[in-house]
Amino acid sequence: MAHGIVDVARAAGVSTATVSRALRGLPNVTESTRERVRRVAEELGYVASPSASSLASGQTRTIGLLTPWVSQWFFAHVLEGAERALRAEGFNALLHTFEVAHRPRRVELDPGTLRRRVDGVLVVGLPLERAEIAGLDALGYPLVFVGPGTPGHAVVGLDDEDVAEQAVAHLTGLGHRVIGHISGEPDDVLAWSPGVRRERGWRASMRRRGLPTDPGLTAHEGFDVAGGRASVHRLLDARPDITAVFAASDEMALGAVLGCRDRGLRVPEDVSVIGVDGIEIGEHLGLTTLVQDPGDQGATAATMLLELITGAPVPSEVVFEATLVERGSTAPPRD
Amino acid sequence: MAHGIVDVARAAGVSTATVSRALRGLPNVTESTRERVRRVAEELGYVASPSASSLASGQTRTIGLLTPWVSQWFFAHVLEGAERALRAEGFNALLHTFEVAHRPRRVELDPGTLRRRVDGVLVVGLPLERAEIAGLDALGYPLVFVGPGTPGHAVVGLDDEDVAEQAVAHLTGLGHRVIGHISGEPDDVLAWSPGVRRERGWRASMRRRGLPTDPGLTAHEGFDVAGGRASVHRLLDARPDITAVFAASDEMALGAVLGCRDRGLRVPEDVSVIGVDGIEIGEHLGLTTLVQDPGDQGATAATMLLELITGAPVPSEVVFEATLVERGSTAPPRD
DNA sequence: CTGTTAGCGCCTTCAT
DNA sequence: ATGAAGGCGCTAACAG
Repeated sequence: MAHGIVDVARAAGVSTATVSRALRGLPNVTESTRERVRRVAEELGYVASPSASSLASGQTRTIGLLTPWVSQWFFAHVLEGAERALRAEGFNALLHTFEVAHRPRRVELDPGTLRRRVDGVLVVGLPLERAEIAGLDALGYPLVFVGPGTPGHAVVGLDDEDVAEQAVAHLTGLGHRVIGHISGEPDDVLAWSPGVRRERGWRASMRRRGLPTDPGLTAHEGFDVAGGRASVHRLLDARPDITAVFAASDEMALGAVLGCRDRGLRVPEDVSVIGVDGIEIGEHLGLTTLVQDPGDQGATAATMLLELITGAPVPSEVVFEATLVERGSTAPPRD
Repeated sequence: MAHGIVDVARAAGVSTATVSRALRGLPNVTESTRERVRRVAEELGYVASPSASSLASGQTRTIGLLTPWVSQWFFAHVLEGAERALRAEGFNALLHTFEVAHRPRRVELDPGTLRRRVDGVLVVGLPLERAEIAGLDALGYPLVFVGPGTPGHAVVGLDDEDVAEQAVAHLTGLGHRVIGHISGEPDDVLAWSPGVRRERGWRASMRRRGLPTDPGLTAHEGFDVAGGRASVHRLLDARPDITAVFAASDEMALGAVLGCRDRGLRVPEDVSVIGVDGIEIGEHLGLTTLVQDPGDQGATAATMLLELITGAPVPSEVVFEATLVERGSTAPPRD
């Protein structure tokens, strides 16, 4: 039942070397022999042993997908996009999650596990520390990052400054001038890169328009619904004159909407809220947001990685844009 | 830099066989030798080549995770739980998604890819057809299913009949008697197994109490927010006397809440709504639901698979229970 | 308890 | 265009 290359070779009346070449599409095989070998292999149900070919060739045709979580919206979509792109190219995806500990912020990452097991590694969504990256680099495989970049490595991700600019432009276009910003806790690993960059972008966009960015206009609780809810309360306690809120994620934005409701404020009549991401429920709750496509980012990163493996040149950075989708949560301010 | 087993053997003054035994914790190695070998291996940064040991031993220490999606709540959590459990046992997870086509319902699954690449396969959340399962079986690996079971194979999943019973018991306990049920489309692959079983459970629980189960009390649109919203409209159009709705998922339940709002009905004053799953946003929107833990299901299934691989006996079925969490979306009926 | 010796199944020069 | 033969790095009998 478990036929090997010799069985195919014998049945096709050629040597194992020819079978190997024929099946892998290498040159120097007559088309007729190649066809015959293919047919025989097919009939015998032959599939080359991955271990044997990896051992002999040094290539695994497998990519490591490194991520802290798979069950969060952004990560799940990136992984799905990457896996599909890899499979389309005949590559396998080895899923490798690692624990993340806050306080002290620390990542439990053992690069040894990946050793000789993959041809490249995709790091999804977490800013690693220098030592951690060095550990990965020591493996000697090409690396591509999705989300938080790292100097000297290819990275694909959202243009966070532009996201903030779009949000602020949308709100100011409606007439808002006192616009709060909600982000995650500074040492929340989830928040780190996108959170910091979106806040920087918000600040720059506000300043460019001569609008206020004082401390009372920003809040940093958790990067989730509960955090957004707590943040909006903090914001409105400090600055009751806020008429609009830009949240760094849809989950926080939904939390902000709920927080407004807690205070008897209506969205968008009293407070406008805009988020980032494009999660499904936001569509049904009428959340205005800046939609991004993490699946596409994952697929793009995977493709870049495969090109790096073949030695092809790839851009050091691929920037994705978010798209404004206006729903019911933003409107002109009251007066 | 890339030291092999012979380097370790030489440096430790033993044979490669001893190194292999020592490092893998096999018996018949003096503790002192084992320690010395360990130290040398550590110093040299030696990690056995997975391809080489797989080729020689026939074991890959890798498990295939087969799933149609990774970006859906249930699936993402199962995968995450399974991967963590596998990693804890020193196993790797090979993520393998496959396309699912509706109409004609068909699964694009090529078992050949998994050939000799894994020691076992975890099938997550999709009822495969007989031929597809036969294809997997032909690989000769142990199989464990999460969610929809398959005769003759180990399966872990929720007790869907009990979920329905708990929902109906909760609602009737509050005084409801006309209770609608919302499920996915019958040929929606996502809905298939849990949807069908929860509906059967709803019907049985209602009948047991002498309550109505006529066709007007069930609706089957998509297994998502939009589907739940459409379904509740259909339900209330047909039976305006409905006072409570049991939705087979939290997403559909949230859709039902929105649908009620569309009609100017209040939840829970006019209509009570209960869901199943325990998604995060439901907590903040005050959705009463039956909470399940898919991560635990994934971890349990992974552990069972590892035991099957070692030849240990495992139960043919592990049943998880859901827990009722009362929040604000259910209350006694109006009068 | 430890070493020797064959493979595991395929790829890859090097000939032809 | 094809074949022969030597590894790839490790494990598993079998000796000792």
